[in-house]
Amino acid sequence: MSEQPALKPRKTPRHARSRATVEAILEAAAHLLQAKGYARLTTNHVAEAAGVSIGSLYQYFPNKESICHALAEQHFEEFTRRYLESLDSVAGQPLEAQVRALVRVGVEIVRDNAAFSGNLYPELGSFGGLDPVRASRQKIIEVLKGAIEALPDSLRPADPEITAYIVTVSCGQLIGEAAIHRPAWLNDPEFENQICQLVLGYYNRLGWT
Amino acid sequence: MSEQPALKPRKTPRHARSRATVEAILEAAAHLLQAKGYARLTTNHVAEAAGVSIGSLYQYFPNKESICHALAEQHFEEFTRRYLESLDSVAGQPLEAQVRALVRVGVEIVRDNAAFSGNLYPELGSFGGLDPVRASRQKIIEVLKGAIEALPDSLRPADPEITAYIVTVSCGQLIGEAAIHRPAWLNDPEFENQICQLVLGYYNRLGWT
Amino acid sequence: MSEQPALKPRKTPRHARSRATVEAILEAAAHLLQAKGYARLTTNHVAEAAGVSIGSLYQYFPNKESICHALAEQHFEEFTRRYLESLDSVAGQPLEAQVRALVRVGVEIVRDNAAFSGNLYPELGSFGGLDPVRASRQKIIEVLKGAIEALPDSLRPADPEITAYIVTVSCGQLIGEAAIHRPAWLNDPEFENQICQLVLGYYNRLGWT
Amino acid sequence: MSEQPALKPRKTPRHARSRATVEAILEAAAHLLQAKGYARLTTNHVAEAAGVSIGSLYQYFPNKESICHALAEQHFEEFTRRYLESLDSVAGQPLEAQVRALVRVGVEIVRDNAAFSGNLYPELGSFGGLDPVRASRQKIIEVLKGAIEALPDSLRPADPEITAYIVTVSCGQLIGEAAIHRPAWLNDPEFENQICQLVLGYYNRLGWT
DNA sequence: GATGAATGAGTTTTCATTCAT
DNA sequence: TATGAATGAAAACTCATTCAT
Repeated sequence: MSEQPALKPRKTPRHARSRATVEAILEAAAHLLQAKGYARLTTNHVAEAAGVSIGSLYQYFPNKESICHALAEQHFEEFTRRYLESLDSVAGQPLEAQVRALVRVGVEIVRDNAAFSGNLYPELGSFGGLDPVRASRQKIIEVLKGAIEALPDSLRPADPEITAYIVTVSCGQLIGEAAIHRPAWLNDPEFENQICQLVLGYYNRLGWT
Repeated sequence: MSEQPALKPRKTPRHARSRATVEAILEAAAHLLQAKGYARLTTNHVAEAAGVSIGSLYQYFPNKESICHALAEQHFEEFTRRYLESLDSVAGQPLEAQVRALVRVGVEIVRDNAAFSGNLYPELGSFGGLDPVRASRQKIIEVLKGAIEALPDSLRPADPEITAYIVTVSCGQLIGEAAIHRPAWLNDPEFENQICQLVLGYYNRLGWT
Repeated sequence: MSEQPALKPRKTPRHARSRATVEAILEAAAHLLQAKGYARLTTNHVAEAAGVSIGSLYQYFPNKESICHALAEQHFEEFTRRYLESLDSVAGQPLEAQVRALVRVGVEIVRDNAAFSGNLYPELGSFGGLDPVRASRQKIIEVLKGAIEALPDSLRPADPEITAYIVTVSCGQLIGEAAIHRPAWLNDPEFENQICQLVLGYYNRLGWT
Repeated sequence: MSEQPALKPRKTPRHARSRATVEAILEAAAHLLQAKGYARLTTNHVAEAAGVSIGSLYQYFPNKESICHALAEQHFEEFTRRYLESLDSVAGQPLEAQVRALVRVGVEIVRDNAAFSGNLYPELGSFGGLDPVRASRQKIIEVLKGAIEALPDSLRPADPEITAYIVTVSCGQLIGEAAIHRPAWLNDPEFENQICQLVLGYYNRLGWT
């Protein structure tokens, strides 16, 4: 019905010089996206802020949307990577310690990218930036689901995917939405604690201890 | 930063014909917003799809944003009204019954507005439309917070607002995101049940029974 | 393989005012096309020369090509109309008189549109303007073919379409190409006469007198 | 009107490798010219399709026009050479045999270059490419004109150039246009025959036998 | 109230061409 | 000689909004 504009980058830079160009474009775009929002963002602004000619920008990105999409992808890939690493590193610890560690990591990642998260998250819908969010969540859900499926029968819930989804989405959104509407809470231990209570209470109901 | 564009409709239609015009515009806008997203939505398209001249559209709405704002407001007022009514109606019932009833209502509301919720929700961020979303959640949070603050000292959590936020946001998002990415789950009793488990587990940790 | 840009006008003007706008655009385009050629023609120039805003231009034409296409269509429709009328009006006259009259009409039409023909014909290939040329020739070929098919067996050539094509294309091109490369010949009776000789000689070979 | 862009190739390639590069560029250009037309042809596309860097392309051609010009020149030089050779070789034969032989050669040349002739020909007008076309026709016209002028008074027509033009242009166009719009006719002996009839009829009117 | 033609500032986008490596 | 990154002037094109009818 409505033709989708391309989201993929046009060509992959080979030389170091061009990689720097792409980097500069993405950084400038991130900055401007926070400052003005997607609607007021223009490719000319981005190019200028990146210290790059408009032509160079269009060598690598077919349009405005694709720049922002690449930005979101970059951000959420980083997010996913850090989160999955943490998941790995807490293996073997007592359940409550695991939960507390992982909630902390989630808060930290968002806090580390506060500028990005706080101002960009509400813009994600405008440029297909939700795909990367979904991809990120999906990866985490898959890993959790795998872990849940490996549990002994007596501890395995009826539908492991639902359980993985519930934990991932609720924690993710509680933190993400706080970044937007309650940024102070990201530094409030009680906020972090209550998220842990939510997860731990759920685990209790599943018989996990 | 720059002057705020008007968000309020220009005039409230009195005659039936006018109300029909406004209705047609809002419906067309909802449809196009789902199909193309806010950025690709144009007032000319909306007018055409509504079978109304562009001039008439501007009789009732001062700008593009206000149309979408009205749309979001309409939707979330309905949503909030239904939810708060349900909150009222379950008062006095046992805790688990309350939780199950309210989760069910949440799922039903979203299911009833599947088209809107599923595709429109992610677009809301693009035009300050989050105000109505936030307003809706905020109202519910306030009511819950009030109820929590009325509890006896022994049952009152450290920060009633955090608790209210946690319950509202996690349930809201679990259902809202399912509407987009797992629509089938909206009819799966196990999905509903697991959300209840999440909330009930949390309440248990707070010492509520 | 390569997406064809739209050639059709966007919307048909309803009011007199807009019909005048479209007319002005076409006139300005014709003028500029002669003066600068298709490659150097820009929509902004056309709009300016037409005394119309660029936005108005894009209300009626989706792109540069479609303007020129409309122009060619207009021109060749006029051409075809005049030619077919003449074909009608010579019916019943002796063969040689018919040939002489029709060649004269062909020369006259081109001469009347000398500015257009001389400068525009070479540009026709650039913007799909050949479609109208072909459509025009095809219509004339069809009419001639019909007349030939109505002849008694003894006079009917093996393939009426080939015969119609040969007469139409050779005369059309002799005149059209002269307009470009030998404009003086359009006023030289001997040129006209030799074209008649070509046709009459051909008719003789077919046994027509 | 404005400064003429250079049309001559920058340097004549000496080494085999260079010649291969030039060849690849011309082939790619021919292909793209057919597929997209002159207006949509870009030097970057040509270079890419030729498997050559854009820098290399500009080593051999000063601009876009020169590529197409070289292309047209190449084609029409070959065309003219073959045709003039044939003209030579039929000298002394009876008139009808000459005509039949020459028409056949014309059809064969076009058929051998069907891809080029059929799709490229109409594009030639766009970039001054008509110069080579015209040059080719002009050369043939000159040769014919010379032969006609050598005729005894009684057989010499009023204006030898008109006669040469009439024969050359009509035959050329009948075959060229068939290549585009009626390709099947290029293999139809009746089509060839009718062209011969046209020419022979004309010759008859001139008193040639 | 309704209409739809007109506007034009502002954006997006292209592509021939250069030039450092 | 070859490469391909970079350039930026110059187009193309959009769309919210106004206003005469």
